[in-house]
Amino acid sequence: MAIPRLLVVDDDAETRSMLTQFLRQNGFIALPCQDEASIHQQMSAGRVDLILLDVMLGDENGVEICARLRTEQEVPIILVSALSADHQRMAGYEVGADDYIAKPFNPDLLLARVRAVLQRAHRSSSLAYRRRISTLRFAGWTYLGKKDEVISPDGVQVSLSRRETGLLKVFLANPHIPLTREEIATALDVTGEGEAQPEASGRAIDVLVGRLRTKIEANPKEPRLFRTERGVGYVISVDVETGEPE
Amino acid sequence: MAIPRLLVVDDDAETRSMLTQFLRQNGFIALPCQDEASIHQQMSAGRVDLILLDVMLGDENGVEICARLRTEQEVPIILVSALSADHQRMAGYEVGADDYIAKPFNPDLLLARVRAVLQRAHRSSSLAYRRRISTLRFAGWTYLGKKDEVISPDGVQVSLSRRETGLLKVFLANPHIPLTREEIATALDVTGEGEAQPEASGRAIDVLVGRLRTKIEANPKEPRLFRTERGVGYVISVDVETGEPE
DNA sequence: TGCTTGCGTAACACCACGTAACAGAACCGC
DNA sequence: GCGGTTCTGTTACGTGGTGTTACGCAAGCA
Repeated sequence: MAIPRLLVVDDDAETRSMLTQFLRQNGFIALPCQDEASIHQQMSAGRVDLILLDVMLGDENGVEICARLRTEQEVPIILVSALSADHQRMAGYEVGADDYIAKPFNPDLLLARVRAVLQRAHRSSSLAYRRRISTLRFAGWTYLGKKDEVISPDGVQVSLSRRETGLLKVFLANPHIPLTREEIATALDVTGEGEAQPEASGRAIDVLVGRLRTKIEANPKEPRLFRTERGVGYVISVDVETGEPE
Repeated sequence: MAIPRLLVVDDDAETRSMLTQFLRQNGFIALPCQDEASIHQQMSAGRVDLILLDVMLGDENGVEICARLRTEQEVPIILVSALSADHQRMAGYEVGADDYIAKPFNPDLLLARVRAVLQRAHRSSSLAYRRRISTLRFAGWTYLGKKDEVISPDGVQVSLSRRETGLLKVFLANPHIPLTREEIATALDVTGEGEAQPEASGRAIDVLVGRLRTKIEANPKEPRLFRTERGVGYVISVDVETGEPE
């Protein structure tokens, strides 16, 4: 499972950036949206795993948007609202929201619900979800989600450990974006692809990257896929779809 | 503890079969019923763990049925209705429904509630759960409750020990849910399928899982049914009814 | 050129898990 | 009760994955 990508839909700029930042600090990829149009734009631009949808969107209505989205897509939705009255709550469920949370909310509660919904979605729609992930191609490599194995451009099968798989997914979910070691570590933990704590002390990530390189870089001494950004961290530096070097 | 058996009570044949199928796909045993008479019939024929009861049942009234059932039996009930008005909701709770869900509902939400109610019921009354199971099917295997024997997909009969049987039941009752060793141990003791204490010290569960694997995994070295969650415990990871790998 | 800082990685240590082997308990037919 | 069989927890060892440490090298800078 790659890093979950969330849309944060709110018409209030301040709330939006606050939420986005908070989610990012907790290992998610959070993309701000301000209206229904931008939701559709984001969803056609890339994968979206969960939508945090404000009920009061200026003159738009979150519940209606939710209902419309649900008729088209299977993406999980959490409705966010200042109105916690029961009829509102029920209205949320009826249109197919996966959960409903009232503002102001406890940050931990929000995180817990986001994770719960993601997990449920991951489990139940394994079909739709897995299909997307089950095979993935990058730079001539093929990643088989099922058994944590990748196939090299020349057809050799390489099996990755869990942590290595997790790292690969983190990179693939963030093409061209330099990631610090800390970001990588928390992402690995959030997505549950490994069980270690983000101990900022050691050089675990360095070693991990090294191991991944030895497994899937043609020439590990001269890495082309996983590049080092000196003083920053690491980047995956090919176009994930086509494999073109950038 | 076995696979939960649910009654799906709805007068609309289409809804009934849709719901039944969905629940079966998610690891439950779902039995369709169309009226109060068939409820009683099913309940006298075998164990019933939960009733999903439609509020509008033609000329019968789900709420009244719920109230009647509650005076006789302890079986948990979830009321299902297209009417989400608050007073209806309350009417449901007052007659002792364990939960209330409005149509059309989110499938995941339904599953979550069903599991929650089952878990609550399981905790509070272990008695009702002690009854025996006759036959059970999972992933092509058939489990014969009587003699603690299972029959493999290719017809070979394998006999399980008591402890192994208990473990199998624990797994079957918790599809897709990772169980810690401690949870497994206490579950084994609660269900009386074994008499040992949950000594957290040893590695009894590991060995037990290993033994079950050698008996009913096609390839015990690469377990597909009983997967290890490193640092957590074990999960049964196939769709219990159909045997589809997840 | 020499110093400093950051990175790569080999070697090591540790931990979780799988499992073979063993020993005691329970069971069973006599 | 008795001898054998089966069941089951414990122990011990092997294996693989992962973080840590230490050392050497490369990059950047004065």
